[in-house]
Amino acid sequence: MAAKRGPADPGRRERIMAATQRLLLEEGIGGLSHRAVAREAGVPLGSTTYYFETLDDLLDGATRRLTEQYAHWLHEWGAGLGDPSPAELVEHLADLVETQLAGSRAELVLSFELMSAAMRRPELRPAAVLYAETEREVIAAHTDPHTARALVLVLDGILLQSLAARTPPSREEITAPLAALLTPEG
Amino acid sequence: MAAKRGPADPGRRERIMAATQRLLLEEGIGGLSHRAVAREAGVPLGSTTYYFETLDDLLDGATRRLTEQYAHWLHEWGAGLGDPSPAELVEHLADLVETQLAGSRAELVLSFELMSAAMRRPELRPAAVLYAETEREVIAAHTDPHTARALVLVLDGILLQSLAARTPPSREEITAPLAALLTPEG
DNA sequence: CGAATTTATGTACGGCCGTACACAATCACG
DNA sequence: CGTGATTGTGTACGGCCGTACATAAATTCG
Repeated sequence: MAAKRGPADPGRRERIMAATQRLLLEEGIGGLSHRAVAREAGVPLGSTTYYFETLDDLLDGATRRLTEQYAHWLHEWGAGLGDPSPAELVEHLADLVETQLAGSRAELVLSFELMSAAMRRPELRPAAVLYAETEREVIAAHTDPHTARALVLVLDGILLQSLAARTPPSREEITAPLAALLTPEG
Repeated sequence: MAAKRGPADPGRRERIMAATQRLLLEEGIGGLSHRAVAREAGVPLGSTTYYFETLDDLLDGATRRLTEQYAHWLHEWGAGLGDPSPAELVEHLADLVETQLAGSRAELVLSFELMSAAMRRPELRPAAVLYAETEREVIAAHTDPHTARALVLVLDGILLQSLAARTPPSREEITAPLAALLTPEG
């Protein structure tokens, strides 16, 4: 029963998954289709339905991988932070925002797309919630839990509005609300 | 086959618009189609394309109306607030969050859907940005501009995460980050 | 009353979609 | 080699889509 038979092309499945992630980042959830994935992966249409029976399997798998990759990246970012003062943490967080807005725009857009999609599709919730959860963990390593939660809310708000806006925020528009939480006296 | 006809049916256009708004709230942007609108409005398919040449016209019109309605409602909410102390403002804002989460869930979900859609479709930006803009104006009437901006970011973050989460936030989860900005000493 | 014009609609075209499924290719094993 | 079992694919079905457009009804005007 469990005997292994037939030709194994383990790279195939992986290539399809990777193509799905690429497609999601480029076109968003709405751009996902068996046909588009097959085109992007360079495999026949039948392959995508063979390895991933339904389109949701494809979406779930790709979003889980993408969010886990992001979580890993963010943890590493937090680990390289040392032991900053509140004022320094403000600057580090502002750097983070600017870095992401400049270099990870597609990932950010997808994360918010995922959040709003999760509001109508409960099966996407776990992946959507993982973003904020990870941010909270990483920041909580450098401040108290309450402040960490508030900081995450502010960060999400900044990113959300910056992505929807026509122009990127100034440095001061980023640091001011963060400083209001971390260095309220000055 | 058709019954009554005539150029004078001024309600027609309006009924289509209203049906579009209803459909958007119920099904989201992805659920919008000429056919679905026609069904919802009880008009023939040809009518929707006659009054609104393209689907985007329909979407733009409906989102503009919905956001303006929300802006109006929020201004009225702000006007009925009196002159609260910071501690009272925290409670009022928490009430606002709870009210919206309980009674305007569809509107909120759509607003975030609109934000994330605007990240890929610039023509939706004006409507998307109006939400935060209005919140800022209304709150700025009761505190300084910097704090108002930070409060809006926190509010958006709270709503975003609450809608994506499985369970609604506790009162304390709402008030704590607001109080961190408004009453940092206590 | 006709004729021109405006208003409204039914239908059809071409396209993309998810997915089922008959069928081909490949391999394990006797 | 043969013979299943397993893996992989091309194709086709039914459905929903946006939108163009011929045509019908109502109104307007000479």
